[in-house]
This record gives sequence, C-alpha cells and structure tokens, in this order.
Amino acid sequence: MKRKTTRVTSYDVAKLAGVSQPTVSRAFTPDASIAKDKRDRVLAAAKQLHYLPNSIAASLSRARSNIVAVIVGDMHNPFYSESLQAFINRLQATNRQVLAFTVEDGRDCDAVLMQALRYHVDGIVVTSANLSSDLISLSQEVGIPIALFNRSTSDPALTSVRCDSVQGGGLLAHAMFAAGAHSYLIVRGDPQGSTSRLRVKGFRDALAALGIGDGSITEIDGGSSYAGSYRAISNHFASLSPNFPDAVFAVNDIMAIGCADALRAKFNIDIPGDIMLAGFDGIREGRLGPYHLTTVRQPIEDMVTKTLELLGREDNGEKPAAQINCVLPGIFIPGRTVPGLEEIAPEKALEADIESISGKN
Amino acid sequence: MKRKTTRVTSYDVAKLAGVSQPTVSRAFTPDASIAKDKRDRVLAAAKQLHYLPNSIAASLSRARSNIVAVIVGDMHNPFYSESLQAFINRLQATNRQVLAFTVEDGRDCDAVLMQALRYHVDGIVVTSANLSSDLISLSQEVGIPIALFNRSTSDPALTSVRCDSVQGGGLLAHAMFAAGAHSYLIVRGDPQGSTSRLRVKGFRDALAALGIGDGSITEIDGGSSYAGSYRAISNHFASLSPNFPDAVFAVNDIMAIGCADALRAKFNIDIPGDIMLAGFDGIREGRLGPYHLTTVRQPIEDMVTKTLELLGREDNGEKPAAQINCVLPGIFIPGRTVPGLEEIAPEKALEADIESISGKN
DNA sequence: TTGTAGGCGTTATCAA
DNA sequence: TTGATAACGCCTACAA
Repeated sequence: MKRKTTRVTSYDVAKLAGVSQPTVSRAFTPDASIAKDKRDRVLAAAKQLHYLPNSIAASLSRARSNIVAVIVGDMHNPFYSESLQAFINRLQATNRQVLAFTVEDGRDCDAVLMQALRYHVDGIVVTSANLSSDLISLSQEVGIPIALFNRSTSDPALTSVRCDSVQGGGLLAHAMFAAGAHSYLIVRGDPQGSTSRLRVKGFRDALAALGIGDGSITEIDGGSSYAGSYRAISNHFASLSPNFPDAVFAVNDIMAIGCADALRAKFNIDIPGDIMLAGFDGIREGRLGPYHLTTVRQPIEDMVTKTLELLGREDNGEKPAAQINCVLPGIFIPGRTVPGLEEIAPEKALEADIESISGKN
Repeated sequence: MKRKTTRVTSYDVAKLAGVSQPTVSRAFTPDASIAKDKRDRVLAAAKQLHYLPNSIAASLSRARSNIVAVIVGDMHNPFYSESLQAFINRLQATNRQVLAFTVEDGRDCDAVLMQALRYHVDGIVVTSANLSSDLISLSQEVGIPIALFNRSTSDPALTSVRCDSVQGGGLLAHAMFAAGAHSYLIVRGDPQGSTSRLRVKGFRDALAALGIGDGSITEIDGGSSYAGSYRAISNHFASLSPNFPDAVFAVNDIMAIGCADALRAKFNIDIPGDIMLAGFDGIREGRLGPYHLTTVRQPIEDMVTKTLELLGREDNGEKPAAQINCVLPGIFIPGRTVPGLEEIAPEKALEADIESISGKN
C-alpha cells in the first residue's frame, strides 16, 4: 500500500545529508551523541528541505506528548483566564504545549476529560469543575495524573493546589473589623463549591473570635457571578429598605464588583463611606479605578508552579502514598473599599495598580 | 526489541472481543460499517479493559490531528481572552482541540508558530501578532493553513478575518457628532497595528464628512493598554489644563476604560456630562456599571465561524488563488457614555448588560 | 461486513 | 558515534 506522501520526513533529510534516518533524529535531540559535522550537515539539509520534526510521531514513539491539558471551568471569571494564561506561559517556556478546554458550569467535564485522556497528555489540570469518580479512576488506570487547581477535594486519590481560603477570609474579616464594621453581609458563591464555603468559614470564624455574633451577620446567595451578585444585592436591599450592613464580603472579586455596581447604581451608596466592601482572588479588574477593591490575592504564579511540579512528580511514577493537598497563603491587598487602608502606600498603590493592568490591541 | 507496554491498545480489546484489531477501530468510528453485535461486543470489552483510543496514534495515521493552534497575543486585553474562549467552545463542540499559545507583544511569534507547525495541527489562528514572511512561507510549504484574526495584512498569502474598523469608527463618530460634540480627542493604540490605524481613519473620515476639520481633532498615543491610556490622559490634560474636548474616542474598550478612570479620578470629570466617551470591541468589562461604554462590538462568534470555515477550506486543498480578507461589520452598542443614546432601550439595556457578564467560582 | 497487510514518522535498542 | 531494525498504536486499502 503506497501513500502519496507530501510531507518532508527525516528520511528525506537523511538521504540528502548522506546519513541514516536515526542520525537525523539525533541531530534534533539536544544531548544526543552525534558528531558535530554530521549534525551541521543534517541541519543544513533540513533547512534546505524545510523539514520540521513531527511532534505527533515523536509523541507516539516516546509515549509522551509534552502536552498538558488545562480544563477551565468559567472563562467569564477573569481569575480563570488569568490562570489559563499563567499555565500557557509557564508551559511554553519549558517547551510544552497546552491543550485548552472549557466546561460550562462544571457540568459535563467528563466528556472533556475523556478527550484529554485520549491525547495521552502528560497531565491534566482541572480548575473548578466537577469530575466523576469514574473518570478519576480511569485516569489513574491510564496513568495520567490529574491536579485540581483552586479547588479542594475530599477524594483521597486527587492532588490539589489552592489558596488558603480560610486564612484569606480571616484576613478580610480582621481588616473590616479593624475599620469599624459591626454588621456584615456575606454574598456567597456556588453552594456546591468548596471554595466559597471555606472563604465564608474563614470569614465567620475570624469574626466570631473578634466577638461578632451570628446575629450581626447575614448571608445571601450571590450566584457566583457578576450578574448573580448584582441581582442579589438589588433584591436584598429592595425588600428591607434601610437595613444596610457596615460591610459586605463577596466571596470573589467578580461578585464584589457586581455588588459595588449594584450598591452604587441602585441605592446610591458610597463605598466605603456608607458600606465597606471586600472580595477575593485579586483579579486585574478589581484594580480598576472605580473599585480599588480590598481583597486577598491568590498567588497564581506560585500555584501554577506547584501544580506543574506535582503533575511532573506523579508523571515520573512517584505516586504519593497519600493525597497531596497543597494550600498556599493568600496575599492581603489593601484597597479603597475598606477605609483606613490605602494610607499604607498612598501613591505607590495607585501606580502599581495601573501597571498591573494592560491590554494591547 | 520488546517494550514493556503498559497501556491498553486496540489489540488487547480485539483479543478479548474475539475480533480483529481494525474491527475495534471501526467500533469507535461513528459511520463505519460494522455489525451492531460486534460493535457492542467491542465496546463492552473496551470498557472492561478501560481502553481509550489513542488520538496521537490516530493523528499520525490519519495525517490529521484534529487540533487547531490558537496564538493569542495579549491576554491582558479581555477581547482576546473572550476570543480564545470562543474558539475553544466552537472547536470543542466539533470534537477538535485547541492548542493554545501566547506571545508577548507579538515579539517571538515565530518560535511559537514553529511549535504549532511541528504538531501538524490542522490550522493556525493568529490574533494580533507579527509573523515573519519566512514562517508564512514555511507554513505553506508544510501545508498548514494560517488565518489572522482581528488583523488585516498586506501579505497576499495570508487569510484574515476582522471586523470593519473603518465602518465601526464611522458609527462612533456619527453618534458623538449627533450628541453635539464639536472637539475630539483620539487616543490611539499600537502605531504598528493596522487595527488602530483603521479605526482612527474611519473615525476621522466620518468627522470630515460631517464638516469637522482637523483643527478640532487631537490625537495622542494611548499605548494600547489600560495603563497606557490612563497615563496618556493624565499627562495630556495636566499640561494644558482647561482645554478639554467634547468627546474622547479610544481605539479599544480597555483603553476607553482607562480613559474613563483617569478622567474621573484625576480631573473629576463627569461622563458624559462634561466629556463623552467611546471605545471599540464590545468587551464584557465595558458593560460594567460605572462605564456602560458606548462602543462597537466585534461580532466574535461570526468571526470565529468565518475563521474556522476559511481554515477548513484551505485544509481541504481549496487553496484560493487570491488572498481572502473577510471583513465583518461591527455592531453599534449604545451606552451611557454618549448622551441621548440609552433611551433606545432604557431598562432592557441594563438587564441585558448584567446578563452578559458572569463569573462563577 | 470482516480480516490481512502495510504504512504513518518518529524514538529506542542493540550491534558494529 | 553510527546504522539497521523494531516498536509506538492506529487507520487505510484491499481482498475475502
């Protein structure tokens, strides 16, 4: 069976360079043992023929694709697009590729995961999505490591990397308490998700330690999105008119931004004059002029580093006996939405904020 | 030579199911001719063995990877992360994968492109990045189609899909003129990029046709980013104090947002009371409460459709004789930053705005 | 509809 | 250091 092959292969290069095909392969392998003159001759021939090594074939032969799958749950939340970007940058720098997937609302993550497994990727990063335990065991069967990003898990088989939600929530509670808040409104996120729950827990625990009783704390559901929290705030205050809290804690920045917009537009509330506000994540949008959100930044770069390290470790067969749950501390970012904080770095903060936001065309 | 193979292959499944290996392959091929009972038997065996077809091997054999590379220039600009998301969603729906790359400032796009070519992807989408003509011809040599997204080109060999910058700029000029603006400030983007230049051209041409002379128009460089335009506005008005224009046109939304923040924070200017403002792109952030930016939305979905269609067409060997430059019209989005527009859809606009923004955790 | 045989383009093994 | 040869796991062509 003959195929009309149109692509240039290593055999073509070998013939032109007067060497064997494996020698061509060696010429393109960094630390291969090959005479310098042969390598030069091969590379010259390759350039002349416009030869490019076929990574797909290499992957098949090497049983290693140099591809990492990144499954992003909600690209609407800038935190996740920032995370995706971080993964792409980091992997690109080490000559690995990112196979990117999105999943709507953590729904049919399984189908997507299956795709990734079929490509025999070196590892899979899952951000905020729900995977079935079937798929988890399948991935282990196949030998492809999975790591959860920004998500904790009770499944002992899963590795995860996340920011310390409890500690972060506590930092924000302390800041608002120190600024004089007595009554609090918490705008929750996804009730299924561990992230929202832990942030709320950290916040409440800290308040309790400070002597703030449950009677001074109200919780509402913010639907985990800008629109959801905008509506939640609108509805909540529309019903019991003047009963405004001193402080609002939204479990993530995009929701906090929704709260800010709703409070200002619907109720003409000054932030932080009338009500102070805090979010969580440290997304770039939170640094925009109208917000200057007080928040806790997730250390994305460090989290990415750790995630890839854990994936690589498992990939080398160092299957840990126990589950690894890496929890990194969050970084408190003072903003203008809690009074008395900006003084920490009056002008520098603004400049830093501006620099941290970009956007070319 | 024996390899200690650990993975389950189609041969294992074939043996268990009592069929030949190609039959296993057929069982996993949607429209293959295979008896129903055999397919069932194969699928049962596959499930039992946790067999997953190896897409890498399939790609090699089929000379077709079902992978499309998407090279994103600037993930800091939400327009590009939205575009990337659109590509991922669309391709995922048709069982294709996205190999995602980023390029800093369109600099060493070539290295990244080379990576993509090596994976023998089915096509490459390039958004806002500069590629050398060497690489372009190489890709043609190799037979991998490239399409530019949101970028025009003079290179006759390149296919491109973009929004009509000239028409869009014109729409915004008309809107601001109709709202009573006599003097204009244009905040430019990347001077190298065609996008910024064409948007400015469309804007200026329309103004000229309306009788606004060059003397009433000032142009400054906004550095193509939030930070750049924030600084540009700050510097520009700091020097010649009270000489404020009636209207500001920033060539993209993220820059317009930077302008809005600077105008408000540094000069206490009311938008649109003192100065009206317009952007371009239609990013989600522009819909946030404090902005409600008047802008022209790029029809991302249609652009993605068109891009993939053109890539597919070339992939089927239908190499067009001439360059294809697809230009789709932009959609005028009335916002609150130009007076007298919101009346078009008073309450519905806001609701629509809220719905268009999400963000789960 | 099914099986046999060969090829996709590389890397790994082993002997020279 | 180099070359012959055998995998890698699948798909395609062809014959049965």
